[in-house]
Amino acid sequence: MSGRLCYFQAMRSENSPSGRKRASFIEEARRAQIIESAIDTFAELGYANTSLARVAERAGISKSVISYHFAGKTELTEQIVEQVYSDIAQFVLPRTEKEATSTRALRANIRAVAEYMRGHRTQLLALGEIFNNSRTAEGKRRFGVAYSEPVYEAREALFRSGQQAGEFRREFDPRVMSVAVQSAIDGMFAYWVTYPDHDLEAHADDLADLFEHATRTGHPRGEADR
Amino acid sequence: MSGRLCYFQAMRSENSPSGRKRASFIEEARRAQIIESAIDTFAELGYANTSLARVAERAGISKSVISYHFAGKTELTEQIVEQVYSDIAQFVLPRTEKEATSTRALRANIRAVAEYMRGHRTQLLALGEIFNNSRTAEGKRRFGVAYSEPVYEAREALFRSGQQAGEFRREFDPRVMSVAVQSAIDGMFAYWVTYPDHDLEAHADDLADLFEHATRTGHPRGEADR
Amino acid sequence: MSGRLCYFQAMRSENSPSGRKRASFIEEARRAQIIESAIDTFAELGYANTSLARVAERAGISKSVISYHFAGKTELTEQIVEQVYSDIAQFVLPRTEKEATSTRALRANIRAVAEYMRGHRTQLLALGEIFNNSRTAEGKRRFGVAYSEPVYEAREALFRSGQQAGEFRREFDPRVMSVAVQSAIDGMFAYWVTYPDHDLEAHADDLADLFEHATRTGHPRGEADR
Amino acid sequence: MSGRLCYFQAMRSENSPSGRKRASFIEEARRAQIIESAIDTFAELGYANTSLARVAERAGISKSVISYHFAGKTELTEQIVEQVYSDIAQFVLPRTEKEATSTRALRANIRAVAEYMRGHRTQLLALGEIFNNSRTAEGKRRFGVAYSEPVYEAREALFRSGQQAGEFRREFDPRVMSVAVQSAIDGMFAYWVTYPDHDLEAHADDLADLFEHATRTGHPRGEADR
DNA sequence: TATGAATGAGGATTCATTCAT
DNA sequence: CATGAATGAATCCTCATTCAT
Repeated sequence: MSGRLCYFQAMRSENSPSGRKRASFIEEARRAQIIESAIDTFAELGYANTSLARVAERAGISKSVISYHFAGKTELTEQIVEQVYSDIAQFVLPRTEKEATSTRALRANIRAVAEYMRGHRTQLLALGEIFNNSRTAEGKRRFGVAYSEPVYEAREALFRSGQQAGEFRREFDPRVMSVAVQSAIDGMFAYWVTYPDHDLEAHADDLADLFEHATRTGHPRGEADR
Repeated sequence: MSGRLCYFQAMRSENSPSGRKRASFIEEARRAQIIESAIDTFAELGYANTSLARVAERAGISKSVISYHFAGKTELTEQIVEQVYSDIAQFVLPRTEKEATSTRALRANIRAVAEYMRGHRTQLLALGEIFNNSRTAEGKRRFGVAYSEPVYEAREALFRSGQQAGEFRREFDPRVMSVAVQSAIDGMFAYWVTYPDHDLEAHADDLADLFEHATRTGHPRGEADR
Repeated sequence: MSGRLCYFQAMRSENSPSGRKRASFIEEARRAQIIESAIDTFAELGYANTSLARVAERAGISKSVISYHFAGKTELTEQIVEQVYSDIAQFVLPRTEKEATSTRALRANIRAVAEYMRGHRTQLLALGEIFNNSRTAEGKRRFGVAYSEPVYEAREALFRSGQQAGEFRREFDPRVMSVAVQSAIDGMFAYWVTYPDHDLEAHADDLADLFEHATRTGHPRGEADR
Repeated sequence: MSGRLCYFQAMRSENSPSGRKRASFIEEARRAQIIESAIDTFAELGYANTSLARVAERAGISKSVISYHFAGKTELTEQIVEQVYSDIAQFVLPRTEKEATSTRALRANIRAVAEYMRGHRTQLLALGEIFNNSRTAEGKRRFGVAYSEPVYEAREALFRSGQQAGEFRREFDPRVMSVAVQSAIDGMFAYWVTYPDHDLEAHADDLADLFEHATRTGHPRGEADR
């Protein structure tokens, strides 16, 4: 997930066909098959070892079928990102937004993401590979800042409103806290991937506690020291 | 830094020549030059776009010089990891260990890492690229669990002793907290890389506060709810 | 135009349907549309960069429409040549043949071609691309000698009759002069294509003068020298 | 030769190594071998059918040897152009410049080119293929105007000085005459390529006569008519 | 008539590595 | 110690063509 998971933003485009022309049933099926195959390959072999040839091989189709359905490797990866994004957003957002307080929303959000992870390990692994590695010809990251900002801003808003409501202490920077939450979630995922028997749910709850303690009003002893 | 930053472990090997035969002065100079050039290339272009040809070009030497001094791309990356590791450990560990309480040690640790980051951005970027991408021929991660465990164990020990000393609340899983800290640090680095004007020191202090609140004894209101 | 422009020969086939079976209206419309699109593509992108895909794209139709209406790329290019040829002949021949003397006929011919050029730049560019580049599978030129000879023969006849009539000096080889005229016309076209503001009409008149001087009776001073 | 043969300009760079770093003997030998093989392939199969694979095959070497010695297909073609140019210039220029009068210089020039042709058919065929077809990624001709102008200018100067000296009639546009001469030479080459038994020397002499008549002072009968 | 889908062959290029010098 | 030369495998991509619908 790579610290740049942006399910908030993705919400917007989930229902629009994003500029693509109407596609036939068989077209969509093939595209889905290829995307799935690509996701599996990215997840298993890593970005650098994922070639279109290997994706085709896994899908049991000819290399050029991919070229026929996608303009190139770039479009394929973009489609993967788009799809995974809207998928996450559709799952996480409703579960987050129904909560009344900021504290509860934060906990619900962390839990929802963890729940999603369990069912979409491969998808998220692939997304991470793409985010970390996809670059333009000039060497710049293809999925850069633009993809991170909306998530940070959404969480920032959550923390800010919690601070204004008096739920959260005012000393922390909402942006920093936002980055920390995202990082902790990413870290949880990476840890679970490494140790598949790890209890994801318990981890998520611990994380929720952690950030509840970290954000709630009250002064830690150490704060005066520095 | 990729969530698998293992400066604790590296400590062990920092003084031992790690199995390499004694090398001449010129040999070492060349190796250092190549490693530096490779680090720069990994950091700037990313793992997939870093070829030995590009490393050689940047170093102003012939491709085969690299082949002469390193068994292959694999050995080169291993050497980079080894070097960066011992470098980090040498900086961070003393600053962490001199603290008396667990709370202070945690804060010192976070601060030390942040301080190190500022002076070694490129190094750490390269390390991250390698960790995230270097794979064996079969597709398995080359720098996997073995490299992460020691860090987690070291931090776990820190939290456990803090809990036993009554400094930290007992409800959290030391391993989870350990993973969270590491993730937050990694996230801080990634954020700073994206926004170079970001105040790293302030971020580190916020992080220290965050985990102080998260670990100190005391019950958040929400904890009863779940 | 490529030095092999054969409007004389084409005359013959302009009214015969050249072996094609009677086609429906819609069939002819499609073929015309595709040919036009192909001409534009050849002219703009050059032979090597003109693929059926690009032609189809420009025409706003599917690739396979082309395959349906033409046996292959080869037939398409042949059709283009055939069409452009009969088009040129229809324009140039009447304007040439109505002249009484060889001298006037030559001038009229050059002028007519230049006039045609102005209105059919793209057509002629495409023709040149095809002539210069279309080859059989074995690498032989597809539009070779057979397409050049009739032009040379026609012009040769013009020069020969001029010589017999005493209009032209007898020292030059009619075939060489014929080739030179064709080359000069081709060169005029190429020059105008490069410099679109070039005065085509003035160029044509200069060319007519040039060949009038070159062919009329009388001995240049230098001729004795060699 | 494609109407863009620029041996005048090439003169300038014939002795300078044109920015390439000093190359070893074996390097130069390989490059020469590859260039020769490429020239043969271009000449025989045409531009579109000349792939690096075929060039390598003809040279009896591996494809990647070409990639090793040349940055790409583009550099290879550029090197061919550069070499053929300087070769032509070295042959034609001295033979042209030693003549005292413009009339004689023109004749000498035409003869020299024809003489060169006989010994370098393949070279010139390849050059023509490249000139007519090599394009940039955007579809623009790679060897465009810049390569034609110097030739035209040089010949233009010759005609102009002949006009000022009273050798040539003043009515013709030196630029048009210059283009015509170049076209006639190109046409002669193309004709000879098609009919290898054609008498090149006689053709050249006829051409020299032709342009002597065309340029010398005196008024053709027809000129008043238009 | 028309076309969406598929495909194998071939295109240029990059790569890590080997080897002789 | 250094490197120029070479190479085969693998990269993505484009192509003309075929076929079932």
